[in-house]
Amino acid sequence: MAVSAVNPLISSGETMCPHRLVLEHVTSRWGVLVLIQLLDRPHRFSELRRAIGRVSEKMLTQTLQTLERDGLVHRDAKPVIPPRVDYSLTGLGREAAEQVRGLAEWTARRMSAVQEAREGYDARKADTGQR
Amino acid sequence: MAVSAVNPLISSGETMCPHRLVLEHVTSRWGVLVLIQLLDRPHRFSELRRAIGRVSEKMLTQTLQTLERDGLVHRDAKPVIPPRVDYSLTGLGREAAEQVRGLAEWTARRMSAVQEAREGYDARKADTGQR
DNA sequence: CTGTATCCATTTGGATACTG
DNA sequence: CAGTATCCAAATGGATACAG
Repeated sequence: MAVSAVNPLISSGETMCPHRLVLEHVTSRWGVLVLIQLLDRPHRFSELRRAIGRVSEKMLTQTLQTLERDGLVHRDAKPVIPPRVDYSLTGLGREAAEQVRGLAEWTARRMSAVQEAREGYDARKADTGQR
Repeated sequence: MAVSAVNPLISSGETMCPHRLVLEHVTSRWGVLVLIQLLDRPHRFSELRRAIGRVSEKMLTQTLQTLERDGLVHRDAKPVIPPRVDYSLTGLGREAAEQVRGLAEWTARRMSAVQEAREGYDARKADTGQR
């Protein structure tokens, strides 16, 4: 029986559907930021690192490899010394990145509403929390 | 100096901007699924648990509390025995959920392209990997 | 039924050193 | 410069038991 007929993303939970996996790559902590950053223009590895801020080499490498494997990011390694590698979005990646950007822009737009909600929540908690 | 003039989401990396935090809540593993599920209709705790599939009580509780605090989800606890708690989207939450749904639908649409890309990537790896 | 608390396994992430 | 490898600390996530 279908647990969720309206939503193919929600599986009955036997084995993780590949569908969810892609979504997790795209929405992953660093995946989101990489996609948005590349939407602007191609970046070199170190440019990405600087632009994103607090990401370790390890995590950035891992994220880029995952996105490359999924066909969202194109990796162009020039055979020069010192090495130069440029990362850019593929057509598929651009589509994904635009969706992600939509989400990020929404977040920016509604940030203040979220802040307010949080303060209300915390205040309410503090109230009912005390005797 | 601004590290990224075009993108407010990308900070220079001093201290995590609240902006990024909201985005992480919304794009979190279970946050995504909860928002999409609630877009359909309000759900009780156990309904959500069943619908989403493989989520522990702990993670679902944690996710719901975070989303409630951010003002995206409304929690309605009825004072009955046995307890009954309904979760639904707020106006703010519905906006977020629609963005997330966009992303999820894109994923579903383009899944086969991603699959192909992966196979190509793996095949290429296997090739260059061997001597 | 809807959680909370606890323990434990897995994952993530960072620092560092090193290679091509 | 662009990674890889390794080690270790911290966060995440699940299973279980229990409470209101």
